[in-house]
Amino acid sequence: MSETKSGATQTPTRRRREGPSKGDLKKDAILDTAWQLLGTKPMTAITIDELSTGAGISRSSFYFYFDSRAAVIRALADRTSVELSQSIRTALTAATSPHDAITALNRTLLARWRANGPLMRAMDVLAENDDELRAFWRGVTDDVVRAGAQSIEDERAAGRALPGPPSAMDLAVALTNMYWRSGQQASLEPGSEKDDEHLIETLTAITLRAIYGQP
Amino acid sequence: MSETKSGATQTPTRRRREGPSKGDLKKDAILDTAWQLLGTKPMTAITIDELSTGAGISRSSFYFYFDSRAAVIRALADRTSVELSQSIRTALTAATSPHDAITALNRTLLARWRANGPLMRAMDVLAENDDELRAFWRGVTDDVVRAGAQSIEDERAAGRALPGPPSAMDLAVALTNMYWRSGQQASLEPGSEKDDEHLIETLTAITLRAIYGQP
DNA sequence: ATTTTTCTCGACACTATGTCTACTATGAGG
DNA sequence: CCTCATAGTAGACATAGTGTCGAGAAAAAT
Repeated sequence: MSETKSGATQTPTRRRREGPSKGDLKKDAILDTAWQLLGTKPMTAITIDELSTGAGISRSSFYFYFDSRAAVIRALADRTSVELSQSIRTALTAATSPHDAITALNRTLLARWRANGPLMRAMDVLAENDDELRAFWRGVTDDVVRAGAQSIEDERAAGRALPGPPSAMDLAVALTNMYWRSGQQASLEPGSEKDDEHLIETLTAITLRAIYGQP
Repeated sequence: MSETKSGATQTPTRRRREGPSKGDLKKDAILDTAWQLLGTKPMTAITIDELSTGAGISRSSFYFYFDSRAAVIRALADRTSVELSQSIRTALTAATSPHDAITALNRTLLARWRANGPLMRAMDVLAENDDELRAFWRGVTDDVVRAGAQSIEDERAAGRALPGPPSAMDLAVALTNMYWRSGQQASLEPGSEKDDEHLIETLTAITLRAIYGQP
């Protein structure tokens, strides 16, 4: 609660030129504080005051770094959306069968909800107001959807999946919505690892049936 | 914007005894104002001031009727959750085949999202903070889930549906999540009637495959 | 060493929430 | 018709948060 400054990214070599400026460190400190607070309370309950004192600066100095609280969330989201896309991509390429791929995808998504739940929920809420954030968020989910639709089309072309309608795209959108809400709900409660695996199995089973019919 | 008072529920016979008291009318006027404003802006952007002037009372008088803005939403939700349960029940009993039932359910849900989208989204956001609201909301969705799980179990008992796993309950929860998010997303954009029917068909197709395998 | 850019903070103006207190209608019982 | 309890009303106040401005300190570049 009182780890004032420099809880940010590390500077191993001591004050080299070209290293992150003092301001960059403060910016990171704000982000870290926000991240930490998001674990304890919902986004809307976090004040600029908490953010700034957490980062060891005055409230008005905060505005040197960010325009608003929403901007902080956006910056935080930038950080994690890359991780998300990345981990999905690797999960999918490692899989050998459709069943594996879908299980891996769901495991990854759920892990992301568990790790970043408060942030992702905050983004969803803010997106209703903030146009820029909505567009950004949209881009992230579209990636997932597009990848899914492509896989379904491949499977259909190979004659393994049931033909449409629904189109591969519609299927991918709806299933992603299912994953989304399921993950969001899961992130609101503690939930044991066993529960999570159970959920993953359920989502995978539904997905397989939706794409292939009964196994 | 300036229809000060008595935009509330009508009092056809003029000031009869046992009729709603003046205060009840004002309370309704607040609710109506809130409802109206929810159509134009997100819940969090509505101020007590707008609510009270919309109802033709002073800001401080507002607090005679409601404790907070969240209380207004809760009251509004009470109104509509009854409609929701009701319309789902009638939609399901009128159906003759599973396909009909699922289509009807989805049509009803989507219609509710279109009619009450801003309110339902507001509830979802507030539920993260407000315990009472969360419990209430939970109760509403549980109704839908339970009804769905029961239907699936009946179909399995009759040998028509694919057996589990996933259990009927798990299936119902996950599919409801899909409907939920799909409806929520739809309510954020205009969307033609044709788009809605298309979405309903997609959701129905997935549901049928998830329960029965291919048709 | 000085100039420029980065960073800092106190002071201010503004908006919103919620409480408290005293006042004014309203209407039921005498 | 009075009269008095209660429902309803609003102004003043206390509090909390947001965001802006301008004066200046600290750091970096020249």
